[in-house]
Amino acid sequence: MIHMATIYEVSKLAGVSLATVSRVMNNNTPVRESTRKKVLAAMEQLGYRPNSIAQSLASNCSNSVGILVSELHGPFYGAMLTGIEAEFRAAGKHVIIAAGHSELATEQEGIEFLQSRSCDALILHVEAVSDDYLIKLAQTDTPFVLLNRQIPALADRCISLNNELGGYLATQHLLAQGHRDIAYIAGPMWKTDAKERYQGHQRALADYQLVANPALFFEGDFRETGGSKGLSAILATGLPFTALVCGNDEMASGALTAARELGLSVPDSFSVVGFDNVNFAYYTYPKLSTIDYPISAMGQMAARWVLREVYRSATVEVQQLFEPHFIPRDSVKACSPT
Amino acid sequence: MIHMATIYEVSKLAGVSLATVSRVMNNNTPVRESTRKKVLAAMEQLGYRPNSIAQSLASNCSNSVGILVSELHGPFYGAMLTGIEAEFRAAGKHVIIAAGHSELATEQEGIEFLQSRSCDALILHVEAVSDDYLIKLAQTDTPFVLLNRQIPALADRCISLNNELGGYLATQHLLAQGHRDIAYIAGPMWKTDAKERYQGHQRALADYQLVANPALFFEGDFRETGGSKGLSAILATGLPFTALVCGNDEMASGALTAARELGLSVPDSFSVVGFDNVNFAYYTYPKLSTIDYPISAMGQMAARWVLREVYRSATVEVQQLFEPHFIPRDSVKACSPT
DNA sequence: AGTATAAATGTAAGCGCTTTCATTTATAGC
DNA sequence: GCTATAAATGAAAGCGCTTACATTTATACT
Repeated sequence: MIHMATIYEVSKLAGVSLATVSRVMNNNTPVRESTRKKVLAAMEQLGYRPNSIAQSLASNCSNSVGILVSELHGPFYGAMLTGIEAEFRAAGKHVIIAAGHSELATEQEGIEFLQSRSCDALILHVEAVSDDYLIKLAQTDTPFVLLNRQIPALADRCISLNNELGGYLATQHLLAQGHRDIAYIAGPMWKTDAKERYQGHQRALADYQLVANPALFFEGDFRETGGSKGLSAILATGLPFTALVCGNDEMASGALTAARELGLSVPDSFSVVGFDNVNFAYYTYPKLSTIDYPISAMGQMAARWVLREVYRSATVEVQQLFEPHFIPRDSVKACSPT
Repeated sequence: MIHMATIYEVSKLAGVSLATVSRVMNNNTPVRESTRKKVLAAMEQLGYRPNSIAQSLASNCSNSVGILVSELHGPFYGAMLTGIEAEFRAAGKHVIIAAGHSELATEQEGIEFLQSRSCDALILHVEAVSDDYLIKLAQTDTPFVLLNRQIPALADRCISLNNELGGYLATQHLLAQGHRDIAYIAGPMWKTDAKERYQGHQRALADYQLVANPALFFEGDFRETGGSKGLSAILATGLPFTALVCGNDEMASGALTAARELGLSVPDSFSVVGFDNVNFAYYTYPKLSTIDYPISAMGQMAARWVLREVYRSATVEVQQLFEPHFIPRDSVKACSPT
């Protein structure tokens, strides 16, 4: 065990008080230049490294932020963590992670676990805990910001995607390519995401004086099986359609596989658009046209919220609603409007 | 700011000393049952939550572990983090993350950043820093374990995959399916991974008294482009082959795309095997047969190493070399040996 | 009851740093 | 040179907890 120099040793070597060493280190009070140089030289000679735990205790600021996400794997969460970590790293704050697995008990426990570390703030991507729980949490002494969760009572601390616009863009692209009979496989309609994406789909149709045909609608589960079942159900109606919008990429992938198994060729038989631009969307055959979701930027913005609200360091405006954009790939082909 | 009760307030309410409250809290010294009950009741009444920063300073143990990975996104790192976080969460240790981006300066800075947090240990997945740097780091007071890095001088703290066996399994599967002319697209041969995987390939061939044909070998870059260029180069030789092994899934994906663009059908024209089982491998067309890499279990094992070596808490044997296994999907088809 | 020993508890110092208030030093103006 | 003021620095207390050693209490044995 190599001995770590303390602030006391630096002060003795530099011939100044502890307080002056602290002032030099934190650069928060004027120090005469000649004194500063003596202190810095002593620090360098001793290889001094401040004990951040002692700093945290004395200053009542841990310089760390807890992040609770549903999972640590998957393109969504990877991008989120990347955005968050990079922003905090640049600001010298440490990021502590925990996974909530979208389970009520695990999420709550995870929040408490992070609180127990005296994190200065939390960034939460949680699904299972109730709005009430979060409203109560907002009354405790732990500041937090929510990612991809909308709670009106906590509006100033919610950062999310404009799902309605994403649904609109997905369908609008098909309409602009001449498609008029557009089938839709939705996520679970109790989920706000799924509902808003479908609303955007409806709005795009309305722009063309069209109405969604309920027979060309299937409520899926946001999983691959929802996509394959949805496509089978829609095909079973015997109704014509030239394009399919899926509420997320995983269901789109399921639909692609099902189509292939039924001897249907995408986009020749019908075009497909997904949502999320998860990384596998690029590897499907055909490569999937989809809606991109700037999750890394959203994570970054959550970090900025914390830097602004808790650390008072950011001066930049925090954007709370993010806009998706359309990623054209190979799964859409134009057709003549009927 | 809601007032947090301190250990002093608990001791007063319970009518015992600070030390006794600490003993009850840490359960590390016998305390009479009646005293314990008084203390626990006082804690509950006051909603007492220990200040972990103060605990860390007083005990010289931060109960946190730093993780430096190359990236925070991607299936590889997501699985690793998941394995690590779950193990530490169960043990009550906090996980602090940082990304090194495989850049020398960023990796070193990341290590120092984590050290500056007084982490009790580090788990490092680093590529750019030299063996010498890590050997010197091992002489400092920060214990660390390496994931997917082999340094003989630090053998007891390296956890990695048996790449040679993975390469063997990939090729052995094809040989067992009757393939004899097997092309190989390798990763960069200065990388240990790439070299060992190719060695496994050679060993599998040797089992069948075969020798790898250098004309059916291409050194790629572990990226998609390496796969497509590799296939083109191999096809350009005009030599017959019935199967292709790629050193990783991304190159395999590139080869699949290139084959399709050349009007070649996999596995009808030739079979393909990848390596890594990244999540997109399931979404290619055809679904890719590949070598699975138990990265989550490896992360978990790294965590166990830390728990055993630093916290003295794990009694389980730590496994350092992990074995891959073969994942059969749709990209391989049997053929008659020539 | 007395003695020896074990168990339980208390006292005090300290972990390494921050920050408030007191003191000293430097500077400007007359 | 003297005075007033600003700048710089030091002394001391404290952040909330741990733990070693001292002291007290309880238990077992005679």
